[in-house]
Amino acid sequence: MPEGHTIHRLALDYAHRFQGTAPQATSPQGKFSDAADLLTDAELTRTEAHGKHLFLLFRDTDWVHIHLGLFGKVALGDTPAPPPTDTVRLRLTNETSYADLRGPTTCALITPTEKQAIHDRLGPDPLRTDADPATAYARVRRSRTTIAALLMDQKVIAGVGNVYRAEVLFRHRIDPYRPGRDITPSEWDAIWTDLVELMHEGVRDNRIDTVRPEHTPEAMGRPPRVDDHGGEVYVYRRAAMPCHICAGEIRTADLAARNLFWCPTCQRR
DNA sequence: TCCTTATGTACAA
DNA sequence: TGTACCTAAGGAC
Repeated sequence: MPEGHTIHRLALDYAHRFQGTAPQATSPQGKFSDAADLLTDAELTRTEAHGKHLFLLFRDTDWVHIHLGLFGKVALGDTPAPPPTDTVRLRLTNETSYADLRGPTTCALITPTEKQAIHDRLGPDPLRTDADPATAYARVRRSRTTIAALLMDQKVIAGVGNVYRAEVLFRHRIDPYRPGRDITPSEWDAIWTDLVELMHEGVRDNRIDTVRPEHTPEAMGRPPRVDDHGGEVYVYRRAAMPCHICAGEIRTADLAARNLFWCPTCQRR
């Protein structure tokens, strides 16, 4: 589930299991073999996340930049590690833990300069303490692009993906097609504050839950839900299903090559 | 066993 | 706007 909360959770998990140790690094799949040879037996000194980008620091000098993309996954666990399969791009193992990285868009050794360039092209991340929501709003308020597209633009705000995008707009009853310039300061404030809270919960629980207690099926006197992606949500992947609040049909449409979900009744212009 | 789909991004035209 | 890339799960046969 690679939205920002997943990456921040991974930064914590890698740190918890490997920081201060010198893991073995291997690349059974082969594409990271040279770098793995350089890193093996080097101390993992720090981890960091910005949006959907994960950074692992080895021997205080070598940064590994990981981006999971759409398919990437990390399997973490206690030793002994299972036999590595040939899709594992990077395996770390120490005395107690293993971490298998599969299917990332990016897994590369980078310089501090290259790392800084990545930070520079990312917008503020609701999960980072250094984030300034005003920077994001400055871009939103002067854009004719829809708020749905802006929330997915990592230059505007980092870490929000298709699920948080759909859910936060529903929670604030905002039509996804509204232009950014029509989002008021108080609306942006509410969106940002909500994302900070929702995404922190996402890190804690390692899943996305967005449904308020008063809107659960039990509270609404409706049959239990069938959401199949691990969390409780209002609209994401619920096309043609009844809205939890108004019981109207959730709609879906293509927006910038991604699936958008919203309730046309609850989310008015 | 094949086909579709997915919580993402970069690059070409 | 379209296409390529990385993987695995689920459903249709």
